[in-house]
Amino acid sequence: MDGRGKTAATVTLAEVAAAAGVGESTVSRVLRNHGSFSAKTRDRVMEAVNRLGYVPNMIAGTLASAGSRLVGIVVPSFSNIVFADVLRGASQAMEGSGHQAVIGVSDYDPAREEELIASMLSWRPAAILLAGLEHTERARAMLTGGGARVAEMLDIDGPGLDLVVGFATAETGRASARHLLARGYRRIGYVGHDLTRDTRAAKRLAGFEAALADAGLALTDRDIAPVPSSVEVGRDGLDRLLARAPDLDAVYFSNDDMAVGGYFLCLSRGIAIPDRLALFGYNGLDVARLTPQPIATIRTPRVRIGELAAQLALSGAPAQTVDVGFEVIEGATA
Amino acid sequence: MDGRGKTAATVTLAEVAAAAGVGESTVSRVLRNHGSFSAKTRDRVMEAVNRLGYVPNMIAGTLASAGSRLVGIVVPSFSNIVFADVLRGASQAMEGSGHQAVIGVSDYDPAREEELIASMLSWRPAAILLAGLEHTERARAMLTGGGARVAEMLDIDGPGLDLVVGFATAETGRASARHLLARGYRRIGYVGHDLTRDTRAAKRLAGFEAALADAGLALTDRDIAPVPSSVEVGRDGLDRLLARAPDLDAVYFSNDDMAVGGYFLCLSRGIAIPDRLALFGYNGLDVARLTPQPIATIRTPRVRIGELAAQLALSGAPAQTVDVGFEVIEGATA
DNA sequence: GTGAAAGCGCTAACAG
DNA sequence: CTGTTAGCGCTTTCAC
Repeated sequence: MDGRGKTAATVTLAEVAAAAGVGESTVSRVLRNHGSFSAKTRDRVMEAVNRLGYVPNMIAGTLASAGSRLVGIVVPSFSNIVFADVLRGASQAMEGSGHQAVIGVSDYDPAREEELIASMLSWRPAAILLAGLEHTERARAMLTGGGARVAEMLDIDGPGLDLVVGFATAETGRASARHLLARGYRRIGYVGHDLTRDTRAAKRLAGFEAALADAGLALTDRDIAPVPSSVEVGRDGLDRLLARAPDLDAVYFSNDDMAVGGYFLCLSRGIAIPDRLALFGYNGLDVARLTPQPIATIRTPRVRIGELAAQLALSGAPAQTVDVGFEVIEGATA
Repeated sequence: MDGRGKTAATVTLAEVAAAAGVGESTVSRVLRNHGSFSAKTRDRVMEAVNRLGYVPNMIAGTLASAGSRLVGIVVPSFSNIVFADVLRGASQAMEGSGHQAVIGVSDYDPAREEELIASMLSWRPAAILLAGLEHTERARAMLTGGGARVAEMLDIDGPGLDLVVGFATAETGRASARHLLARGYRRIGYVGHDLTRDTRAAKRLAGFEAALADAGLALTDRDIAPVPSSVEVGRDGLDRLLARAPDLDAVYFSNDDMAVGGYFLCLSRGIAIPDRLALFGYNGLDVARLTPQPIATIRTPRVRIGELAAQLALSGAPAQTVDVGFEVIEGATA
């Protein structure tokens, strides 16, 4: 009862075989419904299995068959809906195929990601799913060892290790800028969160600035808080930004959580949206779609990405990059 | 390279031993830093490990030592922040202790939960973490088999299987009702989501109604949508409820997502909060705290629950129920 | 301090 | 259709 060591209650396949009066391999065949056996034998075996309360030992099974049904997934965070959606998609795809997800949280730390990859690899998973394309040198080396399929998700702006499923991250930033530009906004600010850890947010901003530059413009001002994104950080960031640059006509936020914070600030302050100030987010969050004025943003098919990544990785698809695209949501705030 | 079957690149402990010119057991001791060996031997072994890029095989290790470092966790959903928080707490507690989380999503379906428990058990986990106290008969039976520690999280309103870490769910409903009653609200409505699946939401409502009954009152009206909770469902539910019972003075929502939806409806409609209508939620969500008027709600220590559950389960603590309590957040909407 | 040998519980040929 | 026999890669006594 102490969680380690075997408990008396552990029934083995050999005991089932003895109880059913058949050989071990027969029990194994019946249980996996693989190979042939008579209906009568099957009934005898199943009766013994149920009577004894036998629970197969996958550890032993995997060791013997040299192929695990575990899939390692490393996400930067649980709190961010983006990864929750990706995980949901991946779990969906793994259902039925009998795969189990071993999940680790890197907290946006490449070194921690490397550690997690190392320990997942020791479970000999069929596949490893990761967020983004940035990994430590040693992580890449372990991954290319060939033991498991690898799928890098969300971002396709760069070379991948094996499977890559996502969309053009920098391009989402460019599209956001073009949207604001097309609507006549010129004095544009940026409110963001810790970009050194969230490399995809950094890529979005780079794309955004590149598109502004193409139009001969630059960001009027920016406020970047060295902390994870949140509604509060977005609200406070916009507050600081407006204090410094009161004549902005539009603000690009690092994501929708941040934008919702900015939206709330405008509501409290009575700042007219979008006439006095336009807001643009990123993610296509539920809550941002349902504010009195839907927030202009970009929606990405996150669930689909997790699903597709798992599907491809587990079906033996050849190495490839899949662009699932993204969608600009007009909203009412820009 | 096909994800199953062994690849050429698989280095075994035996190969490391041969390369280092020592016995297998010596390599094993060095790697686990257990037992005794000379510094010189250790260096020889580590050199070989690094040169060969050896990755230990936990599958084999676990089988040999009959004690796995896997922890099975079954949550109803990834999308709900509640479970994301619990998972975060549990992962935190498992860090360092070298445990890995195997996670499954039951989608609020007891039968699916049972399936997941069965397949997790086949990995011989050190512990299994579950949400709530409601499980199928067969699930309870498998769990009491004794192979793994069990922790039921979030709800303590009932008998547990082993460890129970949470708070008095029905009492949160009572506290919400008392809060509204104390402020003079009498015509109270309820806006909820699928209660047959979300049994904890059902318990909250039962507690809420019980407290109203204690005051000689009853719910004036209710709107329950047979779907998962969301901002949109909350908004539409309140809309329907107000159409039927325009003279309500307060509304209790099944959770903060729903309440935020109701809040947005009031904003759009120009319904004065809390003078014309008071709102009360549940969860203590970030976004609900940052709306122009913070939403009155109940905050529960979710991260702490996940953390504590994992800690107790992995430290061999005796079976027990831990009440971590909850907190009424006054807000400005009630 | 170190190695040899015996399994852990199961699957995968291979005979029958 | 079914049983027997080797391992899978590692940990663990137990000698040395």
